[in-house]
Amino acid sequence: MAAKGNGSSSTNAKAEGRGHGAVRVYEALREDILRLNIPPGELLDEVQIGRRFNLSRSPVREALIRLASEGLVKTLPNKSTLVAPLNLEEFPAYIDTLDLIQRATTRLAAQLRTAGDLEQINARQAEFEAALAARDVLAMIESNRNFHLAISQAARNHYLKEFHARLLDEGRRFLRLYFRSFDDSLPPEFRDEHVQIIEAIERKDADLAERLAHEHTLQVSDRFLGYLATRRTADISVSAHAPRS
Amino acid sequence: MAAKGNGSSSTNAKAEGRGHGAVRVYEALREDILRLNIPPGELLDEVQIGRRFNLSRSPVREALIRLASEGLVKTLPNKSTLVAPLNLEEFPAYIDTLDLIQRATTRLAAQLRTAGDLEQINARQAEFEAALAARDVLAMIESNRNFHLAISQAARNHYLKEFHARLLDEGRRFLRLYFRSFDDSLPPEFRDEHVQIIEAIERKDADLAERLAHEHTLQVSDRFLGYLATRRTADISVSAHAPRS
DNA sequence: TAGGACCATCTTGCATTCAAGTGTTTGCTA
DNA sequence: TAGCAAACACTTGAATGCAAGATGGTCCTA
Repeated sequence: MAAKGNGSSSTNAKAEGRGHGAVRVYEALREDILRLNIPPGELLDEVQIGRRFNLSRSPVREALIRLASEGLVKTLPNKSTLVAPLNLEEFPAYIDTLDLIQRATTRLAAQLRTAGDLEQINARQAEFEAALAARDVLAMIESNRNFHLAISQAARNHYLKEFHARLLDEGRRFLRLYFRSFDDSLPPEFRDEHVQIIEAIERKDADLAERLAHEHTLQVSDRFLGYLATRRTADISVSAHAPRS
Repeated sequence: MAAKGNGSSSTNAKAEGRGHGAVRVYEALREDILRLNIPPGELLDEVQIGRRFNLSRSPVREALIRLASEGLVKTLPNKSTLVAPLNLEEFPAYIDTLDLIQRATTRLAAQLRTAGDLEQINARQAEFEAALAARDVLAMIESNRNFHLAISQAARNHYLKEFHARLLDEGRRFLRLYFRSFDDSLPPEFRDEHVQIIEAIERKDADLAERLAHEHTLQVSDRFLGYLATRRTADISVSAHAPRS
């Protein structure tokens, strides 16, 4: 789950034998896309990617097909394939869905969690807080995802967990966009909300856990929508050419 | 959406030019898997499939990768790839999830449906009833899926709809298994439940629509679980070799 | 006869080659 | 010079070639 080393360097080729080529490309491209290292809309050339990984087009194609099937890239027939744009106009639908799923998984987790689940959840939260302390935005975003996914794991529902993972990954791009706009300075009170959720799950208080998850999701949503709503040119006069004092 | 002709014949080759090879294989295999024409666990050989479609391994590989990414086939590294087994032990989790999603989409549909949506939903229901009348189990299963997906369309949430489609398709295999066990004889009272849901959506009664969707899902689940619970050897005596009168 | 090592074969993973669209550029014409 | 068309370059879709890992069988040995 961690940063897997260099992130987007050219990888010193044929480590790990046969069968791992396509996986390597897939995982590297996936991370690059979700971290916005490759911007949405960017064209992806098969041979160019192949050169980057010292591979032929075949494994690159396999990786792109898998990414396309996940919706992370769009492929234009007989033309190029490009990184899927992140649709801000679909953000409300996204949050609606994430809220629904997260309420469900958090509630189920409160009902079904084992001691081992709690251990995992706390471990992910520790990583999250470490990332916060280190002011490492990328690590924070990833450990936030892993925290909620650990809760999903405790919910003991394969289908929900898989869908939840999809949504959380999609959310990584939104979060990255959000924090990048603030020059990667870090947020205020993320930590406490997580801690409260953990306590509710630990006490097996399903109603409370669901409510906290709901409020947490809305908090994140509100911050992001607030960011989208900031009008940065509002104090610039367009009639006078000299800036307002 | 409809049966697209032959379904699983060898397809008279190079109709439709470049770019459609992989799609053809993908769609054909997908239908064959969801209709249980290819049983779960079956090994899929790339060259063999290639022969069936008059194609080389490349497009076949692409189709298999996409199917694997959807979870319809599992690929064993350096070995073969096989049709994903349908996990009956995960059926409760499946129904839990389907119920949640279907309650959400049906409620949203009741709130947001347009006249056009209603038209679509009614059209799908008409196809469903036609399949019932024709005693065509396969068509019934598919139009049932399309009926619920039309409701999902009216819910105006891309994420929910996509996930809903995934779940409904997975359900096709369960339903096929169910009806096949009864030699494709057809069910009793499917029709009325659909009609009631449509009425609730038409009247924009969100609470009622959600409740009906919930009950409908539970009905289907109960029937399937009842089928799984039937013990067909219970009346066979194992101590006496002659059958009980 | 049981067990294991070696060998043949098969299937996949990747590389390479060929062919078919797409977009661009250049040159010709009005 | 504007407009159109033909040729070219480029990228993808598909076919083929090649090597590595896996499976199954056979033969040898204890």
